[in-house]
Amino acid sequence: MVEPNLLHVPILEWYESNARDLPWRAADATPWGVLVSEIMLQQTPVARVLPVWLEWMERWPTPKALAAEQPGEAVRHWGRLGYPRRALRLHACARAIAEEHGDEVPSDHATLLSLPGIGEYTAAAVASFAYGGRHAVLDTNVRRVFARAVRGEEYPPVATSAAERRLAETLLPELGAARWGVAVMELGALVCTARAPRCADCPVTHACAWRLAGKPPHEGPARKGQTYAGTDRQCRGRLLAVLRAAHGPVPKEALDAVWDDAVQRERALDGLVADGLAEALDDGTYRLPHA
DNA sequence: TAGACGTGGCA
DNA sequence: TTGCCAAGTCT
Repeated sequence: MVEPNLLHVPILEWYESNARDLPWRAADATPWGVLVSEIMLQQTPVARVLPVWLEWMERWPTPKALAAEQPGEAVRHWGRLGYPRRALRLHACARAIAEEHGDEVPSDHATLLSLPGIGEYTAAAVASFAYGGRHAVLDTNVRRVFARAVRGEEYPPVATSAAERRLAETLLPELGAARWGVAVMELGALVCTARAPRCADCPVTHACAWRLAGKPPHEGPARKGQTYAGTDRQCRGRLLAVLRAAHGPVPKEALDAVWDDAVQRERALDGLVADGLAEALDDGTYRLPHA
């Protein structure tokens, strides 16, 4: 086990002078702003989130403001961030917060976890970053930093393990846990990256088990890559882009035009409807969801 | 628990 | 050019 202070002090000092100036980290950022950023950042790079977050917060500065909209408007303004079900869940989240929590984002981890679209990571992140709570924030960056620095391996396991959770709990400081969490995340995002880590710029390179072991490459089967071209996911994306661009019901022909394979297209469209991302009207047209 | 779920930038 | 990867969640 690495001596905790061998990591804490250097990483916190590094964060002090290297943290990015992100709007959801600003002193005037609200818990709602933090929550919105966390949902948008799931599997999505900061650079792509920034403009959408800024526009979103201007348009819907409170949960109640978003809750007053149709869910389809959330999907429309989600733009091309990807995984549009997140927009739907964020909208449902806003309605739950507005109606059941007095328009205040909950600060309690378990309550956050019960909201749509909020899982273990996001609940910990919001409780920690928005309210200063003491929670282990285990995202892909943190898991990679710990895998390398402590376990001496290039990558963490595919699924988050109990051992990882124990380690994160062990390293969690009594005071300043929130800052520690965001600092480790930032280190993973900027220095201890998945490909081509910048070990020369790393504040804990002297203590890193992976570097000291000679940076052995990941063993075992290659991590499964995501194919995209020709998949239902791509087809769904094309169909939804048509619905987002239109400001009223869309005739079926407009959807047929963006994907050749009719069998796959119908399956994808049915899937969008089943997921609540699209609505089929009685006259055979389609639109973003109203509810 | 493995697989589905978007999108685009970078090496 | 192709494949990897990005602050995960849900079923």
